[in-house]
Amino acid sequence: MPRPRAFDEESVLDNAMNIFWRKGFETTSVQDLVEETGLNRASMYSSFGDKKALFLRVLEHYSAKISTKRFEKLRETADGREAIVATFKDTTLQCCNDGRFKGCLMVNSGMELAPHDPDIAAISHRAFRRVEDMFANALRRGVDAGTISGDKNIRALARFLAASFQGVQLMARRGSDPETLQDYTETILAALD
Amino acid sequence: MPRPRAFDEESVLDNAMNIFWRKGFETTSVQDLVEETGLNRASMYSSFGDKKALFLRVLEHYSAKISTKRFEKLRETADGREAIVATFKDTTLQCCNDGRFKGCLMVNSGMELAPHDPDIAAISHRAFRRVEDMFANALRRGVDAGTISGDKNIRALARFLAASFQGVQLMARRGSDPETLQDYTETILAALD
DNA sequence: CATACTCTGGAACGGATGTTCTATAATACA
DNA sequence: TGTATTATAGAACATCCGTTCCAGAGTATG
Repeated sequence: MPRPRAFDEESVLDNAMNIFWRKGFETTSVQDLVEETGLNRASMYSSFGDKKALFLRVLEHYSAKISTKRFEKLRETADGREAIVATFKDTTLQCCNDGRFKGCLMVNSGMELAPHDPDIAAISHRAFRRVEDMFANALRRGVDAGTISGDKNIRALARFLAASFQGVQLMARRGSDPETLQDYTETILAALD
Repeated sequence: MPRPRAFDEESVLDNAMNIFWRKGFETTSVQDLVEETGLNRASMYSSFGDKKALFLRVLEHYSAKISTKRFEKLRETADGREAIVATFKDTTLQCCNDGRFKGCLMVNSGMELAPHDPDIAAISHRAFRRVEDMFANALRRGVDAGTISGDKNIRALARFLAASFQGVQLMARRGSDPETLQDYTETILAALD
């Protein structure tokens, strides 16, 4: 019976994600969202709730679409060491070529909101933990394959890699020059030796 | 002739710094600043210009007061290796005990504003470079003292340390748990071996 | 074709934003 | 002591914020 929606939820989330990613939560106005998504104010509120609810949906969307893809090789490359190296190199290269200083939406949001917003703090914490676990798995695969020394503290090294991965994206958002980023990444990866 | 000021500029900057540090630039309102500093609106505008001008003064103040102190040991401890280790351990401990997730004002501001504000991007970039240079100096002292191996790439290692130092403060602001932070710091410092 | 229902466009809401203005208070020098 | 000069207090400004409301558009079913 009802009038069908004139918008595609996926593409609305894509567009909303891009503004939030570029500008951050507070600086992005509902007006910005309306203009960028093409969606009407009323439709936005009836379909997604308020601004924060939309933002939470965007974070899920980011995890599912961007983050999942960014860690694809980390999860799937058979040799753990190769998986880790490729993940860092790909992201570093991507950050350099981006040129728009977006960094990582999850990192940005954690920095901006976690101190004041327990919901975001929890999401951000879980996201970090997921990444940490992915690195830990890759490290174990590396140890099994013999490309990573067996006497490493896997958990500590995984935490280091996860934190350093965030560090790379912090540097990218701040607009770091490529040489600095490359020096940084190479030294991070030296921890695998 | 004129009526003397009823406020102390130093303490106004201290208070303003603390709000900006906690809340970030955009989220801090002029009302917040008026309440926290005790300074009148008109006095604020006549003495410091607008909100952004005050923020720039606060960043200088932060560099001179907080940042300088934070890197005191890094600059002054004779043995470079000891200087670096102490700097990381002190800051990590301080971050854990803070409990208010403030992180580093310079890092926070760079993340929030650098992509959209060239002034902040430049300030943030210079600040990073200064830290990088301090680490490089410490590394050279360590090499001279024989506590750091001579075949290291000093510049790359300094960049790694400076970036990782930011990483620690990123983690702190996000509210990372102490064990993760400690694992992270210890693995960073292993790069000195 | 009529009805029921949801979506859409845009105006409207109260409140908060950064900034400026005006009137008054307070001092140092003539 | 009177005057010049600046600081202060607080009202006032236009603008933007997130959110809500209402009138009308559009379609699947009866």
